[in-house]
Amino acid sequence: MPHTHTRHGSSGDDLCSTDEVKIFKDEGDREDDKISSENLLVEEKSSLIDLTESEEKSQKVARPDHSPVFNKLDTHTTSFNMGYLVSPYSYANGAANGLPVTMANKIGLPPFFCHNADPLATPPPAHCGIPPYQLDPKAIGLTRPALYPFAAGQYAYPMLGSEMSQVASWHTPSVYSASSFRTPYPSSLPINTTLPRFSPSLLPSVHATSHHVLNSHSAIVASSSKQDCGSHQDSTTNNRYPRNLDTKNTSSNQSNDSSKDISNDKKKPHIKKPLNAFMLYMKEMRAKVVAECTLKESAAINQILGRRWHELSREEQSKYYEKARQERQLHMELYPGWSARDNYGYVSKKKKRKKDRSTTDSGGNNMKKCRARFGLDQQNQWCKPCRRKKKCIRYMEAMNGNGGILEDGSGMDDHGSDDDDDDEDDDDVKLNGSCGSVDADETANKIDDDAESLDHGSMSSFAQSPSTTTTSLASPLNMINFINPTTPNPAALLINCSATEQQQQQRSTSVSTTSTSVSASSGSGGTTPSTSSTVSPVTTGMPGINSSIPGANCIPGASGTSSSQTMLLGNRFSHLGMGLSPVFTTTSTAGTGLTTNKLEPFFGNNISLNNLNNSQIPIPVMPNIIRNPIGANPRDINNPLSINQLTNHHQPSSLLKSSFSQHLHQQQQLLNVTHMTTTSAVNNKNKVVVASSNRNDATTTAMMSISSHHAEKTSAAECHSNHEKNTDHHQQSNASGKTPSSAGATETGAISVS
DNA sequence: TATCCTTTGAAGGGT
DNA sequence: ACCCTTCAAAGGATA
Repeated sequence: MPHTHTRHGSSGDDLCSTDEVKIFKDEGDREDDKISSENLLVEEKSSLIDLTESEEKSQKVARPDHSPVFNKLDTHTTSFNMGYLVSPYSYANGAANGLPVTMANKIGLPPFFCHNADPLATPPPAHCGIPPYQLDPKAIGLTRPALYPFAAGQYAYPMLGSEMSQVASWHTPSVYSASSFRTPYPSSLPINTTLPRFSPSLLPSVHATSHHVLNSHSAIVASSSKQDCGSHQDSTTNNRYPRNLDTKNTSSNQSNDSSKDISNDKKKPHIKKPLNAFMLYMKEMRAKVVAECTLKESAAINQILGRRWHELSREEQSKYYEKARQERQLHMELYPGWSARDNYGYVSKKKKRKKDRSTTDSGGNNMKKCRARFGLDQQNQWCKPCRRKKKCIRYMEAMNGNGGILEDGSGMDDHGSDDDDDDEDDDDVKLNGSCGSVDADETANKIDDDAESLDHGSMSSFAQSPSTTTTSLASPLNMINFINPTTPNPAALLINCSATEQQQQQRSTSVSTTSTSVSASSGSGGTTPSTSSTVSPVTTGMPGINSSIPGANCIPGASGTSSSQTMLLGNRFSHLGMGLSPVFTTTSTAGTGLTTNKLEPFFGNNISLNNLNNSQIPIPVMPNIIRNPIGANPRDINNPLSINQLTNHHQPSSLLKSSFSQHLHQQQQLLNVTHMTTTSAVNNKNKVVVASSNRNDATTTAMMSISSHHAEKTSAAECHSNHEKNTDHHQQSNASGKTPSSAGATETGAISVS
């Protein structure tokens, strides 16, 4: 029960620090209509606040300009003795007026900052802003109810249903309102689940001191919430306090607790980023999706949500954008000095990544091609191949030396393309190395020059590159961009590549024409699962296109694949269901040399069979269609565990099955042709490796859910089927209409695939 | 226990 | 201006 008035006062003091003042000034600058209107109310109460303020001044000289709150706090000393144990809300109430005048006036606090004790009149305070308590969102859910037992009872908010919350939030300009964070989920749902960022218990604390509110601000989290949860102070002691610590506020704790100061130093306050529109949407809709689907895996849910997000009307989205805007504004007001950059590296993994990256960088210039290393003005320093615009030997060596992502010698890119060999290229190289070795450089280049077969190899090695950056490419949209030739994206290279490949394929219907891509197949075959597992099919550009993507094998648990690989693949493939092209996968079994091809068609709005079929690509006789054993492929209509059964989605099974299987067949044909090279390797082995992991099943289920819809839609549109469309069909039109560019991308993608 | 996965959007830094 | 990276939420899966 460490919290004494003094501490509160100090905190509050901090709260009302000049920083806050600055905030308000800023606020005034970017004043909101809403806020301005509310200022009137605030002003009405300013007199009271002023009074308290003066009182406080008399008591605490150290606090020049604020915090009547503290004074109030003092008045509630008794309750405070119990500290937050009993209820912070008593404190909150006492502090109702606590908001510093300056703050109140400038921030344009809503009416609920008044002393009004009316529960309904006391809106969620989160934005009443103040220095951050470091709250662990997860911890909050667990501890707060206990800590503030009567909060809910005292204030109706927590008890309010969604409607009521909305009503009550009428005066709440902030997105941190209860309505924003609590009501999104069905009222029946546990509040905790809905309030990671905004504790229900905090809502009642409308009257809480500003710092209280702030502390309770969901954006504030212990510096290392996950790690430190257990180490946090006793929950009864309002653990938020110690963590509150904006560096600016450190002085506030000076009072007695050097140890705490130390801990504060250690635990830097972590102010979370404000949620963006999509995040808000996700928060709100997640529960619904979870309820609708059997899925619980967030990754899968998020995929669905992402899709739904795009299917939302503009108006619907604008609602969330507005919320997000408000949240950002509020966040800005609360933490003027905060920068998203501050959170960089907050997560240890991030640090790890940075470390890895720095390590890679340390390899530094060596990782660059001569052109990048020495520049155009020092071409004499370039290695011979570079001078000839061929693959950089040095780069390759560096790559190999790094343990590289190009161990198979596929790291060299330079498809002999017209693309300049610049830094960008270097990145491309990582992603898109050709399959050639240094020695084979010339040969490879001949091929390149000759057939412009930007190589299957490059595709394959691209896929094999574990260093591939997955972040921005993970999104289906990114994928769209990725495959969109008009998009200035490294992916364009792949597109060209695949397009060229396609042309080549077309020029020669013979499977043997793909001989130029032997390296690709060899690469895939020679790549260990572990290597490929680190590669996202998405990152590889068009996962579905690249038959030689070892990691693209979405057969979960395929023999020779590690569990991690399975996981990765499963997850990664799951996003193929978001509108990516079918995936033709190749599995290489380490040690056995066994390679298995497998078709993994995923259909989406953007890249659909429709487009694929529209691509005027001759559909030769399908060579070998390796079929999954029943049960292995959820999409297999013969699979008792098909998506139709694994999900709650209502599938027009007849339509879906017929059209889907039809498309599947066609797709298989296309893909088999396209990836004949890889296939050939598979055929040689003539084996099928299939397995499944629970995880992948789950993910796959999600994919299936999505894919099935897409397939269904696609087939319906394409065949002009008279079948009654699923109620979800309208979404497709919306989505497609909203992403006009995707159409092109889709086509491109389709072309790439074929 | 920590990290991954997955989504979109915002923000900041670098080029 | 554009690109890239990171982080925000979520929770099961995985190492």
